[in-house]
Amino acid sequence: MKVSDHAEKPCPVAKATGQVGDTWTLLILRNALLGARQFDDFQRQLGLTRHVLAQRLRSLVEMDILKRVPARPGSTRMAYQLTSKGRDLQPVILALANWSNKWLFDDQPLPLSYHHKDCAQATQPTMCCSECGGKLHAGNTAMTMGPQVANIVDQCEHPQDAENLGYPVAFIARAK
Amino acid sequence: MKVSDHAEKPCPVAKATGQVGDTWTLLILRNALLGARQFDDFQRQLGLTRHVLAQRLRSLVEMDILKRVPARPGSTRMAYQLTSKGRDLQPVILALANWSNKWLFDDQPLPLSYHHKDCAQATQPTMCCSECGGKLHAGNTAMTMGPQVANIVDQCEHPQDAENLGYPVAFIARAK
DNA sequence: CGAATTAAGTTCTATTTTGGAACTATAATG
DNA sequence: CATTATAGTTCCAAAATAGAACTTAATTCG
Repeated sequence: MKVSDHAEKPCPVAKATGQVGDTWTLLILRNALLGARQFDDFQRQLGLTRHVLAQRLRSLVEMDILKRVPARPGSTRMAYQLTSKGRDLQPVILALANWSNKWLFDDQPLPLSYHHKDCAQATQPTMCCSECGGKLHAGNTAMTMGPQVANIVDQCEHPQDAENLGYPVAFIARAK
Repeated sequence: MKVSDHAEKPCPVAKATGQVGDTWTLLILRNALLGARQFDDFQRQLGLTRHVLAQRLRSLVEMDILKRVPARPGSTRMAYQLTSKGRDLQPVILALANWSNKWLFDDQPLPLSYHHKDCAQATQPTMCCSECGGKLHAGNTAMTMGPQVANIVDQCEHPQDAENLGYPVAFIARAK
């Protein structure tokens, strides 16, 4: 099975990795969030081959994560602009950066960190519950399966048959 | 330049993508977070080739994201267990899933969603400031560069020379 | 106990994807 | 008007992935 086949599975993570889950794409998005706009900006900064860059930008535009617009009004030179959908990926980059700062630098000083403009402090981005505001972590957050996934699971004689969903279902509860 | 060269750049995102930023790795971690433990579990669920799986698991163990332990006490059959460093990647998966649920399913019912055990409600994981608790988004969150990156930037005659950092520095402020 | 099955990889080849470099065509600049 | 910038495309060699078969040892089950 190809990794791209997972984009068709009934799982938000699989679908998301199908769109943005490769390394170049994440780095392209990082640079877009930091202000990169034109083809050659991305190319010089990332040093990836123009061929692969063109391919990635094309698919990001197709997925409506970037928009291809004139670099300046009336020009035919192009710029790539994040859409709302694209800007909404910032938390993914934030989560990666935060994990990295916590675990990958040992005692070294951090090259980059985050700053919250509203409170003017250095911040460590933390996942919180939209409903109660409490902190989320692996211990207090569970996935729940919707009705159609529950149906698929119910129709399997052997629990293993449900594995063509791509993920283990044994510990996933049903949403009410 | 190879994508793996970015892991050496002074950027947390680049370093993180070097460790976990490819699609199979993210899917492996998703399944580990959902309870997958043994080699053949991952292989059957994900359908990736055993060769690639072995390679990815090996490097996840090397990076101390997974730990290779006996599947049951005294056995030589192996299981892969998330370490604290590994469990701490849950927010990354959470962020991807949340973005996906918001943008990739249009009006379709969601196959999987998140539930916060502490408040017993369906939740949309949201990035918040560790200091003031306010919501973080692309508009109110900035990266700041530490002293060593600032030095590199200062020593460049032309702003473009700083681009071998891998990312654009024009809009990044200095940390105080 | 012994045969069949499970588990955790490794090895092989064909196909696909990258990386590196050069090339093209048009647009902007001095 | 000549030079340089921009946004790609094209070509080839090198690397990674997909698919299948193979190995070796450990469990399970009759």
